[in-house]
Amino acid sequence: MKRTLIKDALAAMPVGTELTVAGWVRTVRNHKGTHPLSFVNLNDGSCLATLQVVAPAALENFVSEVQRLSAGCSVAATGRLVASQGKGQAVELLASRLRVVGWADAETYPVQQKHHTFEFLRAQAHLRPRTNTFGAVTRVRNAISFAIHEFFQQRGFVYVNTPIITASDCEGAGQMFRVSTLDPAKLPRTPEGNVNFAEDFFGRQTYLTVSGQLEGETYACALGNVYTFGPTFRAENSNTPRHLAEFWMIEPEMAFCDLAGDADLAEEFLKHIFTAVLTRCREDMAFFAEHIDKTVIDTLTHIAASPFERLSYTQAIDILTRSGKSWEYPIAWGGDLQTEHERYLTEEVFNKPVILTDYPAQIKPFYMRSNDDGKTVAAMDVLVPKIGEIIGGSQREERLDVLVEKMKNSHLRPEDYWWYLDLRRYGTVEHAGFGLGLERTVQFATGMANIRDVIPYPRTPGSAEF
RNA sequence: UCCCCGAUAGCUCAACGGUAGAGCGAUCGGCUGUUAACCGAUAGGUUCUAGGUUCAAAUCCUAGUCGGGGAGCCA
Repeated sequence: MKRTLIKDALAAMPVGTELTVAGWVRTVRNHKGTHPLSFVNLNDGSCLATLQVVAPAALENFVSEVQRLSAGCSVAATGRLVASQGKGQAVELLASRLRVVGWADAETYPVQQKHHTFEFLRAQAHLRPRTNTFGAVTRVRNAISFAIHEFFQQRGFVYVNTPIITASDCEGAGQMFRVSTLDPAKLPRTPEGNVNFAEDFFGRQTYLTVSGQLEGETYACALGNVYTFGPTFRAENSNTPRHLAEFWMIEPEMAFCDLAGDADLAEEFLKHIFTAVLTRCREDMAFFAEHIDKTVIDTLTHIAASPFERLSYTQAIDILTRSGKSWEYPIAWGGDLQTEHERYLTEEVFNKPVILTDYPAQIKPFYMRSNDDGKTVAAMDVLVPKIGEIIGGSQREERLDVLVEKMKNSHLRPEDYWWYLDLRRYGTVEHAGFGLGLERTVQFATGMANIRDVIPYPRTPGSAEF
């Protein structure tokens, strides 16, 4: 079957064109009686809009099939594009043939011709892409993914696939999922009674990666500028609208680059993504602005046009201290900024993305480069309104002796990271990078309130259906 | 993991100690072009689970399960 995408039919085809479209029925309006006629709105996922198929009584299967159609049925319709007699659409398809490809029992099909809550649709995750919202989210997510590759490829960055299974049990970020083929009912034991992981698949303990950064650094220190784009796993028991146990992360890493260059790239990067969404997903973005969050288009436009605010952690503490606001968590130099502090800065003080830099060393991981003041490290967080931290990055510690010292202070064994330290032994260079959460970016771009609704099959504590 | 809130028809909700209701959806019928169509009728519920209080529990109490929001952790 040669089919025309509904997107193309609506955008480019002149009235009179003969074509075939195929998709899933969204709504049906039947007229029975003496002058029967059916209106079938079809969606094929190529765009948000549906194509109205007008089915005249002359169709040979009109009574036997067409008038029995309901939401969810798949059909292929052949006919001529005509100017619509009704309001609500410029053109419609006057069907000369309407083939029912697959029925959907109206009594049991879960996606009704009505509004559903996102909570309900999460339990129908296999069918929710057939709704307006999830179709739009999926197309925007796709556009963002493409824009990410485009941004890096245009700048000569090399796409690197870092391992998903890792043996480093402490990459400095969160709890990890164990990967094992051992039979939990018959665990092999060492003479001391511990589990003998030497008998496991890899001959040692292994986990799902929480970050490709360390491996990314090794390729940056050879290829120059690289980026990763892959799944990431965190076994934290986080139950919030901003956390997933499995999510996608983008991690660029640049050799011969300091923290300022890192921040420059992060800002350019986000602007590229949001500009791409605004120009390439107009229909879907208009939908989000109308039904999900009235401010999304204005917000993205504003971000794409204005420079990000940059200030140090120390300056931020100063602003927060002098704000005169009463905080649930007290402000003190050396402590982590709380959600309320970050939101105040990005939403109320500056009302745009804020890049915070140079955090106290004690609240940041070992690999971040120590500043000359002896108290802070070359870290940066990019904060955006509503979501909070969307990017976290740093300049990496490239001095061997300093790095070894920092590892020891973090109770890490340098010999476990021999290959990471080799980068500093042989031709070390200053380098920097950051991590961007794909789902948080999609959330921010669409205005969707819950991260579980911007990934096809969310994995969260206690939930891995589908 | 902590703190709140919730669970009643397929869906969204009402009933707040006295025999369980609406809208939408579904089914059947009607309607000369509709727009989540409209009009009429019909069907549909061990009120999340297990205990308890009471003459009487959807309603009050206890525990659990699941869901949502906030916090922490972070992307």
